[in-house]
Amino acid sequence: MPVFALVDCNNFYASCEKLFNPRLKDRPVVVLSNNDGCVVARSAEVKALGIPMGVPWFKIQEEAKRHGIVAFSSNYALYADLSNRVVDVLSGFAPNLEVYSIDESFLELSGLPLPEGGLVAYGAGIRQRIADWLGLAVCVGIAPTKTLAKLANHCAKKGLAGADGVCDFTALTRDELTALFERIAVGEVWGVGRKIDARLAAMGIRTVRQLRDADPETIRFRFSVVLERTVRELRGISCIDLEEVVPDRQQIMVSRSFGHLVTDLDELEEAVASYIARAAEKLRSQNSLAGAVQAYVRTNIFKPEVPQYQRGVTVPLPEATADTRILSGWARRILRRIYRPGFGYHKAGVMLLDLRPAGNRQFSLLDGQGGAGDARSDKLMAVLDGINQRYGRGSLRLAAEGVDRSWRMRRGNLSPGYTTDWMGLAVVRAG
DNA sequence: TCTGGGGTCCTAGGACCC
DNA sequence: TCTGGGGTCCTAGGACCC
Repeated sequence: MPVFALVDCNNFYASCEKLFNPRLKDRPVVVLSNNDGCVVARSAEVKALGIPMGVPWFKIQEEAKRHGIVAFSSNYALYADLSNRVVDVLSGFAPNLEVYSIDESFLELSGLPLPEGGLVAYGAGIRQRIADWLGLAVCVGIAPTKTLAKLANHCAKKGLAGADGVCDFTALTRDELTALFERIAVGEVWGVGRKIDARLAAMGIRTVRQLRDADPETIRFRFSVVLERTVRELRGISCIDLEEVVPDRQQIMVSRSFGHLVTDLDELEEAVASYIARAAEKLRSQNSLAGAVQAYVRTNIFKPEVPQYQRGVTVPLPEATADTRILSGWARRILRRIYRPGFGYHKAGVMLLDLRPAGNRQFSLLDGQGGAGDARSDKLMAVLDGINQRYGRGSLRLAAEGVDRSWRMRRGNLSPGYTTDWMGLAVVRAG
């Protein structure tokens, strides 16, 4: 029988911000989404105030002021770096590990030599080491399926089933599990979102226990094979394997809301050019080529009172490529086709589709020889990526991406790159 | 004034094939 | 009453996750 652990960092982004700023200890801290739009992470103090996840920041200004909430813009460089360190520590605990998201990893624990105290002690050891070495708090859920491990993690966080940061379902009897599942809302289950929650409620299924004991065939018929699999996983039958190798992306998207409304085609072109450059960089980092490009623009959908317009177009490319110059040309061509003057644009995006490994390049019947041209392009892109890796993203870019770039997103309170930038090192003053 | 940015998978339906 | 029987591929839309 497999044993999975799900290790999840508590209030991850907010914890990262507190880590290098001791003055923030015990203070309410939130981290905002791009453009300082919504609250995407809350410290324990903020959760205690009842401020919900995802609320637009501007809507809680007064409350924030009243409680002295400190808000940070998203500092992904910092969070990604700390996330890598967490994974480094975890890989010392289990050879088989899946990095599920920036703050969660699944570990396969079956067959490992366990300390006295068994799996719970093992989980406690993980918690202790991450606290000691990184200063971050994590919770650990342990169970025979990934869905149950997620649920056990929820219990660990809420202190259910007597858990203190670690919850091990394999140590509970069937009756104890049933009693526990009776107290947990079905919406907490991995794979049950808002819509399915509502439909389940209409069928009278409100608790985890009820979903576990529902008939899998009926669930498949009324919903899908996905939710049927969830039911089986809740019963302890492992249906979802550990995915240790990250599969190549099938599509790559880059989109941003603008710092202010954009009306000008020139400005939109700059934005689209810089998004496609970033997308192409991601494309090359997984060693793929794109066979199609999409670009889209839209006005502010939150303001129905202003004239609305949105449009996106996808074009298949004559020959798959990872060359920023070519992709940029197509994206801007699309943009010029879909652009309508007289609107205030709020957001634009690009997508690379029909991705394939760079190894099996298909040459165009008409002119592609796959010879000198492609080799020169590969070399040039390698130089571009090398320079940007060394000197920072965007150090070397196409002129089309613009210079002052006034459309860029707002990041009103960005913390330093404490671990990724020499100039961002934390300073300790004596006395 | 101010409302994120990525991804995946599944299903249904239509076009088309023999 | 009966109206062939398989398939594939593509797209759009909807659900989910963090």
